[in-house]
Amino acid sequence: MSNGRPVQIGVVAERTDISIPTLRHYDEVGLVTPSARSEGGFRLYTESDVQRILIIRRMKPLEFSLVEMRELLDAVDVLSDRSASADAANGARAVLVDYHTRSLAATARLKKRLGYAAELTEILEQQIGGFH
Amino acid sequence: MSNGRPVQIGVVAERTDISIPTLRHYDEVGLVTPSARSEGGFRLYTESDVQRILIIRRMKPLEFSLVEMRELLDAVDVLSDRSASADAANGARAVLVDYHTRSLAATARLKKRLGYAAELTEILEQQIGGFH
DNA sequence: TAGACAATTACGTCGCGTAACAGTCA
DNA sequence: CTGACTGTTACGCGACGTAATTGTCT
Repeated sequence: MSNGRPVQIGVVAERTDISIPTLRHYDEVGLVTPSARSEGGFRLYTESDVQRILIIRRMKPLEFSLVEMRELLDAVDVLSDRSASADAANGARAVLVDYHTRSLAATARLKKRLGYAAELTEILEQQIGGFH
Repeated sequence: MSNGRPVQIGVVAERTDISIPTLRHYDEVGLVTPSARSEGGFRLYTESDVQRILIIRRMKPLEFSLVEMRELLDAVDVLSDRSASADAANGARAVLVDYHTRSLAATARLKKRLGYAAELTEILEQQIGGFH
């Protein structure tokens, strides 16, 4: 399908809203390794590299660690790999089920915090308007 | 009004859902200094100390730094201090107006992230159910 | 007195941000 | 040859968590 040429880190940063230092960090720790490098050493990200990054962006709000993100991404990779063994696929699915549960929990926490945030906003409004 | 005796750090941690190391850290950096200490040096938090901590808990989700939290708390203190000068009160109100604006922005970011989180959950459901 | 709780000091962690300097080139 | 972009290395930081040890006491 849509398969543009690999892009440099700056383009990725803009498209994913993730900073360049962060992308380099992800490469360092092996979370997202760009599929290629230019002759001179520039990181070149393919479309599927970018997809990985977008999954990360979705995980970030739920406060998974980079290690956890890697685990989830690896499981996704296994599932989309037709040449994987049935055992591997089952293991991967179990991992994803686990992460799904944890995602729900994390989402609940997020909503709770959103509630706290709303309280703060309200308190500030009272304080501001309180002494006109 | 309700004015229980000062409580130790463990009680505060339980009531505010903020860890003991974190509370000690807040003391260290001068964000929440318990109003008293026991003879032997135990931190003793009054009700108003706890109220300060609860405001912090509301700010945390919005990702304000500890320095920013202190600035906001100081402004709140000025406003609730009847002996403050009119100038001081106006300055404090300006600060709070600023934080109110920033709270709205931060809340918007939070909601955006909640959206990302929902996307992740959905993706996981697809992956899990995709190969039954 | 024992046990639960707390204090301090010091060091570690995680996830980047920030120079500083050199090399690349869509 | 310039300028925009990127690379690496190294250090720093915020906000705690985690021992280890000692002291306190609702």
